[in-house]
Amino acid sequence: MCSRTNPRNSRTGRPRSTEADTAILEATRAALVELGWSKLTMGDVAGRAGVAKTTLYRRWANKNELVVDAVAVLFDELELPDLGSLQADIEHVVLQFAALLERPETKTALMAVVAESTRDEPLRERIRASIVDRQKRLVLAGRERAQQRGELPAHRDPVATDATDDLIFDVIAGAVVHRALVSAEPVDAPWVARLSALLVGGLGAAAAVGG
Amino acid sequence: MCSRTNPRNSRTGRPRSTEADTAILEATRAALVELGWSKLTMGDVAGRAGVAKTTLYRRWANKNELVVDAVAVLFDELELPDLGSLQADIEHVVLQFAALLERPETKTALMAVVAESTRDEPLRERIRASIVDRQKRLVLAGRERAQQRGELPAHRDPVATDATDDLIFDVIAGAVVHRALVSAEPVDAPWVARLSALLVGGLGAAAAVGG
DNA sequence: GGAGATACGCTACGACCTGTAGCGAAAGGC
DNA sequence: GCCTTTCGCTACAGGTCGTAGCGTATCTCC
Repeated sequence: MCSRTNPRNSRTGRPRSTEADTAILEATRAALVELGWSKLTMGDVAGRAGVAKTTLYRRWANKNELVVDAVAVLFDELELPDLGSLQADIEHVVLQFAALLERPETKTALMAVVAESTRDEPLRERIRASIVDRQKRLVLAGRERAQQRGELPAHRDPVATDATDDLIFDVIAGAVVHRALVSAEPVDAPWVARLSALLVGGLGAAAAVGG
Repeated sequence: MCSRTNPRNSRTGRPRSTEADTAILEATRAALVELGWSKLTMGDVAGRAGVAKTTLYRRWANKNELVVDAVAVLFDELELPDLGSLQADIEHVVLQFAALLERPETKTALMAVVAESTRDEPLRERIRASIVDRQKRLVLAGRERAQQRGELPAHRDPVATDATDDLIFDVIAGAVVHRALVSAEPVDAPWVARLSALLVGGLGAAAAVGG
């Protein structure tokens, strides 16, 4: 796994305790809920997990990487059921994402680790691999499904298709995060309906002129 | 100003040094560029500014509020010149915003203070007043200008108009931030053209069906 | 020109967090 | 059983936070 500092794949010696792994990640989420990002300390997490502080440092180099791993699993919940139309699919996944951002552990941690990643390339890569890519797959799946339904034209230029996928991803994820954390307003059904209508309309207009 | 802890509006006693104010804010930006958010310390800033550490604490309660004030002035640069069309206006302001986010001091600080604000209501209010509202005005101005040109229908329902303004703001600001800081890809002219085309198309489609 | 009030620089301090080192004991593979 | 690695524990140096206390400087009001 990418979650832990590589123990050299050694087949010899005492193996790492998986109970400790899960206890630490669980304790990290609990500490995030209770203390928030800035007041969370490694010593506190160790205490909650019933583990020595040195055990944490054997697995994660610092607080940033620990928190990324602790939060990443929550993004496994995101799914994209087929609801029959592009707009319905978008609304559903946005509401899911919003519910995730409402949780105090993600709310306080997500922006913080992204902020740290602006000066920490390995951390950025870790975030991309364990969180961002997991979301991006939903955009790809939604677009392909819409094409199969005929809601969007079949792609001709794969480069343009990739660019549009990237754009839609940044727009959706960015808008939801900004609404929830910066504007601090609810990501509720009416707002989501407006957002998805804007996107579907914009994509339709672009397709009409041959984008 | 909202930038400093209120000295009780006292007309008596030695007044606070405005040179110290500007020196501190300037030192804070320099420290952000050089050290980034997480390694920036109050003592370091004080040293750079040629000021005692206690002088910082007389003005700002903590690092968060100091950094917000230090970065806020950069957002004064944002302007909305009339370029003749809604799409051109959007593209111009987005590129301005992107250039601001490219600066290392905003890049490292903006997400960090927003993350802190999820657990600090006064800080959120400070961010809203000194940064967010300053950006939001541009959306209002751009929408009104587009209505005067006839690119968008004159508003009938003011509630719906406000909701659309909020939506567009979160979409634009969120998408740019997400592209720049999470996806870590360049906010360049081609991308901005795609974004603004999506928005203009979406707004047009919404207007066509009577939103 | 005092008197009062406030800001300033400086030093010192306790409390806390970080990340590492060293120890003996535990738990696996060969 | 031997080797290797992890475990919990303790201790530690280094750094930061935020405050207190001091004497000095600067401004307003009388």
